[in-house]
Amino acid sequence: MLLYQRICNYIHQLINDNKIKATTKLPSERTLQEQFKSTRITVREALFRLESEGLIYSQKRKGWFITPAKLKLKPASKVNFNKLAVEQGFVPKTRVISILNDIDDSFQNQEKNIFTGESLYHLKRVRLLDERPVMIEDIYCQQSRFENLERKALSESITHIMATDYNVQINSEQCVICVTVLSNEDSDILEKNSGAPCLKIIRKRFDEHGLLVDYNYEYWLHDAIEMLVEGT
Amino acid sequence: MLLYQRICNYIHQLINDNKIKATTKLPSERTLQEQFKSTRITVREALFRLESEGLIYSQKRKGWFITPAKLKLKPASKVNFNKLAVEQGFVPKTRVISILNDIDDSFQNQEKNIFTGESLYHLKRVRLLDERPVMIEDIYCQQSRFENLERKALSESITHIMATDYNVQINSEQCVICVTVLSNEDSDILEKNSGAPCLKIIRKRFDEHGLLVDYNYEYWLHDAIEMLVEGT
DNA sequence: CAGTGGTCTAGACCACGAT
DNA sequence: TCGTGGTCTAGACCACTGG
Repeated sequence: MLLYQRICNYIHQLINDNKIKATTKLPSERTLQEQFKSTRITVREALFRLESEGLIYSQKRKGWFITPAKLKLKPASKVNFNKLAVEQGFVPKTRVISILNDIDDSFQNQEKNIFTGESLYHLKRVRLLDERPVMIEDIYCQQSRFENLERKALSESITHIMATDYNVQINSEQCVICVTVLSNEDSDILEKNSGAPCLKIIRKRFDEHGLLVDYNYEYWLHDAIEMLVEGT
Repeated sequence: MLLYQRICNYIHQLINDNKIKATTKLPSERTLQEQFKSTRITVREALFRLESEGLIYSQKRKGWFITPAKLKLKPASKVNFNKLAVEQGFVPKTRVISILNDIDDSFQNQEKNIFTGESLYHLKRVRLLDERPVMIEDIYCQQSRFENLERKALSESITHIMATDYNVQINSEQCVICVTVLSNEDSDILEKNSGAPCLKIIRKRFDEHGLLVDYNYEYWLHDAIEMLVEGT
């Protein structure tokens, strides 16, 4: 059996035997290297595989930790992040990173003919579960429709703010979901290396007239989320 | 700028400038190493990041290739894989790997109280798009309900076989979707290294009486699929 | 059989985190 | 300040692919 596989198995064992609990730190890479009389390259090979598996995760320059349970999410339902998290036994938190007025370039390039030529709000937030940052959210909506949005309590539910302060109701939504990697900026916020894999959910939400209300990008750590979809 | 980032950018450029087309081979690792006066470790660091990004993919011991377009899939719709692929301009293919009668151990462990104690068919197939293997499918259904299933044309649509040969109609389904890695067996079939990341779709399908008809695991190469979900 | 990717060794320096 | 993870060098051997 390959050496990195033996290291993988060893850590699998540690977790199965409950010798290490969720979010606690693994032995350092150099400790493992010594333990297996190997090199850091090989140790890291094993760690990266376990990370892909979702068993452990790294935080930039802090170390490797055991992955906690995943949040179960129905991507096309209007369920509130906070409520969902609490229901599943997590302590959720939301932090506002920024709210900008100009149109993001990447946004313009990637999606044409959406709010074309209009001034937009761009709200960037980070979501945490039990103090672990797990998701970046970029929300784009029309400035003209949501005047003074920057003065609202933006760490609360945007859907709720839209309903109560602007009388705008979300009626339907479309999601596109794929696997990709975090941008440099977002990986910093999530305390990950750049290039960390993530699940990207692009979400368009519409009001009862079929008008586009907002346009969101969500970037989830791949090991923090599980999606449920029902169909007929 | 970091060296592996320069290598990433270089390959990004190659693809953007259309100097390399989808499914063609990249220069060998040693060629790139020489070109950037670096080492294979660093070159491979860059290649793995591009792979996570979905820009390139590797086939075991064959090399690195440019990733073609993704298949767009509505996970909870009953649309046939072949039809979907053709609609999107792919040439689809399905190969039967095996059909077994005993109950798979992993299946038993992972999912309790599904078809408990019953004899099952376990059909394993691989799906290809334009000759590239992109998905492994494990289908479990009751032997008693689908007698002599092994004699049918199993590279065709199972839904269709169930409807025409057994008068069983699929009425609804539930999916669970998460990111994980391929097993050793499956990664061989998909010509990937073990530990390759993938999108796993667990799919339960029910008939019009709400009875479970079959239970599927799909393992998609993460760069081969994009999912569309609509909700109200 | 030559060249490729997969695995592995034995080091090094740096930036950043924890203390 | 010390230890950590992030990046990088300069090699090696093996199994397998493709010609």
